Amino acid sequence: MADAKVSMQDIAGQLGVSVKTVSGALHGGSIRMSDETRQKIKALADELGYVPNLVARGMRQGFLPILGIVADGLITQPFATEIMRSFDNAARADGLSVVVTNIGGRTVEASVAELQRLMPRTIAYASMYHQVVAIPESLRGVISLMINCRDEAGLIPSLVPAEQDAAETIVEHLFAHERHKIAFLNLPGLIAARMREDGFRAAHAARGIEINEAWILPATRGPLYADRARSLVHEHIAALFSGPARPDAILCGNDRVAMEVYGALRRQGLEIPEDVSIASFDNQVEIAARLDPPLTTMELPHRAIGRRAGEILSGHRTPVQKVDEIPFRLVERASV
Amino acid sequence: MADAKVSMQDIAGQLGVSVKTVSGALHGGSIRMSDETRQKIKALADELGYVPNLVARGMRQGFLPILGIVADGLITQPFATEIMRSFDNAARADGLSVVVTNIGGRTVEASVAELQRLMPRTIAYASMYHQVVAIPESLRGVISLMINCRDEAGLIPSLVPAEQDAAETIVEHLFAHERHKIAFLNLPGLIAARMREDGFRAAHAARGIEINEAWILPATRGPLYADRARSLVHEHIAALFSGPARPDAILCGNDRVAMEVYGALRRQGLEIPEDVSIASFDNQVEIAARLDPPLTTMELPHRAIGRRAGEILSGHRTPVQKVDEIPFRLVERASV
DNA sequence: TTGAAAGCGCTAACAT
DNA sequence: ATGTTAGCGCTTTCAA
Repeated sequence: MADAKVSMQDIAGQLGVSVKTVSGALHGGSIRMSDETRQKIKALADELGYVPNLVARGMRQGFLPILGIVADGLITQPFATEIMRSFDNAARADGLSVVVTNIGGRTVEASVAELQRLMPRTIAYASMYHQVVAIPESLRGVISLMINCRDEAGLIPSLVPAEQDAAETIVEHLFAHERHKIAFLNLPGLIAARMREDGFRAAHAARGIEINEAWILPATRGPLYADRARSLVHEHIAALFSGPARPDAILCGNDRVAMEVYGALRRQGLEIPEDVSIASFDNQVEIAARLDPPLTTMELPHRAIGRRAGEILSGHRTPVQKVDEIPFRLVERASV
Repeated sequence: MADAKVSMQDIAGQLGVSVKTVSGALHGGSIRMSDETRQKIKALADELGYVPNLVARGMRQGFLPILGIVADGLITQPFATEIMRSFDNAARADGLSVVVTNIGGRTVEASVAELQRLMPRTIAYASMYHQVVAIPESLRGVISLMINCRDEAGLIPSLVPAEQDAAETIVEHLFAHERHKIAFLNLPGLIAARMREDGFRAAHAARGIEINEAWILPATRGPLYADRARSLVHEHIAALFSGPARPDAILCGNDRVAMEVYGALRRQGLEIPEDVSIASFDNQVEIAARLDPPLTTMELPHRAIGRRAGEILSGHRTPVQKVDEIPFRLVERASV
């Protein structure tokens, strides 16, 4: 490999051909020319360690090999990095770089405008948690994919976790373990929470099992689930196990809630899973695998979402539906 | 704001001046010209919503307003995203975009080469945990900063957490709470672990307190701390509290270890902090704040490292030392 | 103080 | 089948 500064001019000069011929030769088979010339050019390009200048090409074509992501990180949901990691992998497989910009305090428009200055091929919107986002009309044609969220107008293709489906699955799993009296410490206010509640109800209905409405409870106070939100876990657990009708399973809104439930149950002198089964959503491995006993949970499909998004934006895959629901995976551990 | 497609040509044309004049006028005060012309040009540029084409400028200047990061994500340490988040903020304040590429299975050289194709202003190496990295000689002049790690040769400016200092601080904190018999469930094999052990010893030496060597123990089996590593917490705790000489405090290698220690102590019927104080490193808020009782821990300076790195690479700050140690912060909760 | 023109490396339309 | 040429939008000499 020689200097990193070899241009088409150099190759053309050494070979006594024109730049255009070099361009054509290196550009796949679409341009017709003699095989001999093509081989000669390719060989020299290889030898010289020619690397096309992406910026020059970008200026000519009007875009750079970049996928732009507008990320909204309102909530610190670090494990959503899985989305970005697998997205990045998929993109790189196509020679595309990923540029992420956090919205921070700005508007979506401002963030997109900033991104556009680098002339990305496409721009997608990614959210750290499943939500519905209002995308200004002016950006309809600009943002081509919603990752882990949906746009309010429902016009942009979206990739979201199959929340309702996941809830049905985990409830059925509990049923299969002879747990029929399930309390649900849901996350308040989130769209995921509403969809999971639907699934929770659907699974019960499908088996003709009655729900104790008083057992569907918010895990924290306030409209949103945030790190600062005050937890209601301890009081709920105390209440749930104070009367004669006690649940035999607790479904938790996420692994962190489950972690608190573990603590609260211990205080009540209850054993997991002998007295009460625990199940949850997320599979935040740090927590779920290290709890005692390890936690059975529905793994959020972050990796699948990221990979899929990468494939779509690279042009390898067309979004099939406006809203594509990606399934969770049941991770069975010892808490059920 | 008009179309996003206003070029200097347009402005020059409408004003009857040359492109060069426009360029000069918009380019700060360095080029001398009549104030009148300058104002006129600036006004029209504003009115037309002129935005310089970064790619064209980049081609001319040889680099784009991009900071490249080669990230090594060997271990899934999601909360290290704090580094990237604050780095990104600092960079954006200067109109710089951040392009991250994960090394993945590739070599550092390959990753850097890929990054260079986008002509970034500078390239830095970032690690998800504090480690020493062997940087090939050919990249000495290319990688200008090591973030959360050091290069083996010690030639590249580095930003790392002040591990030893942190250990001294937390041990002194325990001393201040009349805890003098401290066991240390350290992370095995990491450079951070060695430095913390040094700090642990130094703090004891400074107060003339003797260390029980048998109480410095690895939290997991194997050379590295990884998610899969088998935990030794339960057996260590059982052993520590089986004899007559019992510790009155346990310092944990990180919050996850602490989480397991909580569980193990509960099994022994011990109360935190009445019987044993617990302290740790990380401040992984998800865990530390939600444990019962909430965990006192030394917060890794990820945010500060990211901000500082951003400032350095933006050119606002020169690294003062080859290895810059950024201090932790003591987060006092209820476990001590 | 301003204008004209060259050129960064590449691609695409037009010629040969 | 290959060469010539004209830009993409900007910065930067060199002239005027």
